[in-house]
Amino acid sequence: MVTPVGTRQRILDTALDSFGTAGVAETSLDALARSLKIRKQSILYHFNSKAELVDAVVDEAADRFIAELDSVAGRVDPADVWAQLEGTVRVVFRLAVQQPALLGLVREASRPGSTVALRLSSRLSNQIGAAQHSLEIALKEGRVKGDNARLLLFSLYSTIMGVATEVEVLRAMGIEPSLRSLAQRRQELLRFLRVALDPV
Amino acid sequence: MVTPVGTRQRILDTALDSFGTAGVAETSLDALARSLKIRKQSILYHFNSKAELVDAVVDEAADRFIAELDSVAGRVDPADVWAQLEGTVRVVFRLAVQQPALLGLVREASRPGSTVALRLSSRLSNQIGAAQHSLEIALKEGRVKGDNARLLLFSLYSTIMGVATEVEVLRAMGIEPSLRSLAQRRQELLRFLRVALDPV
DNA sequence: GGTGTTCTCTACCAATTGGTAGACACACTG
DNA sequence: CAGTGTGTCTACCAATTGGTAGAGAACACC
Repeated sequence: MVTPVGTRQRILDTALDSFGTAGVAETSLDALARSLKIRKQSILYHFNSKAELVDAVVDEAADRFIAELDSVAGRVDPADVWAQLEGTVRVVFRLAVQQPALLGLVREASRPGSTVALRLSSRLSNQIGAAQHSLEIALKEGRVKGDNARLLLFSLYSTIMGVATEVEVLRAMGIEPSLRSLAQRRQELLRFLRVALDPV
Repeated sequence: MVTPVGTRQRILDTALDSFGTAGVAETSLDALARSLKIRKQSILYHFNSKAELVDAVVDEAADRFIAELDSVAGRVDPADVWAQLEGTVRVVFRLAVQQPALLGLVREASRPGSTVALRLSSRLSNQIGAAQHSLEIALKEGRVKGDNARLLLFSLYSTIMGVATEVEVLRAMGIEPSLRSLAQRRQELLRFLRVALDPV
């Protein structure tokens, strides 16, 4: 029983791919339609405008991302910050391999004033809040080194996201991205974070 | 004695601003000319094509960035990795305030397959090499914690660059970017990095 | 068989894109 | 003064952009 993938979903998938790798501005509806082997007008039937398509793509990407993050939160003891962090790193790196466009879209959002940014951040506010909260408690109980939970979380985010997605910088440093190097990167990242947080 | 700024330089400056904040694809020659109060054809007189303009802008940005980095390297004991790192962080954060577009362009480069990326990285290869080298020595002598100098440098880059430039993420976390919050961010970043590196 | 809904298509459209050709103004130099 | 670059302009251009209007196919339901 093969489930036929509807046109709408195919558009969303291909658009996420293109938006996340090439960029939103660099992706024209014509080019998108071409790679889907349909007409542009069919895209505009399902999504009234490009802006609407972008919103839909971002929403879906956010949903997937949230689901991944929540699956970590569900599996691991909420009080165990280190386990949370390790699980999150694992998820992010898996996404970097399996769905790089998803992380690419998150990066696209970081451009100042981007519409993507607002939409993504409002969707992720719960996850951000939860992470911040458990980090605060861990700080208070001395299970983690640091002063400011928010800023610490921000540093952690920057480090993880950067190491997982800054492929071009890596290349500039003479490391050709590959599965093996990615695993190694993750390992070194986890070591780095452990040292930075562990109060022992 | 006022040095009159030539049209060519004015174009470069304005283009860097726009490329670094809005993005290259989002910046049309017409819009650029409009904000310079000249005609697009004058831009195309000084730079034969948009691609050529982009290259020139990237080259100049790289020059400035390199000059800043080198000024740190010149002031500080090359063997003192921590002083090097602190100086670099200081420079990056100053640039984040004074010339955000410059860092924005560096971020623009990180998009996979970007032409900006190749051009920037080849310009910065000396600085990368030097940083990697002194990190290797520090690792060997046990003055810094870690296994792999390259990957450690990559983690450091991701953290610093992210904390300095990911303004939208910061906003998503409920921190309105301001001069004061930037200084605080830098302080927390330096603490974070110190703990992550210091073998004591 | 008729009728409405859902979907994809062809045929356009105005605006914007990067880019060309050439006229005109200006300064400097013989 | 003639002539020669240098720089900015007006006037176009073909291609591409996001988007509209409406025809027609496919399908369900009655």
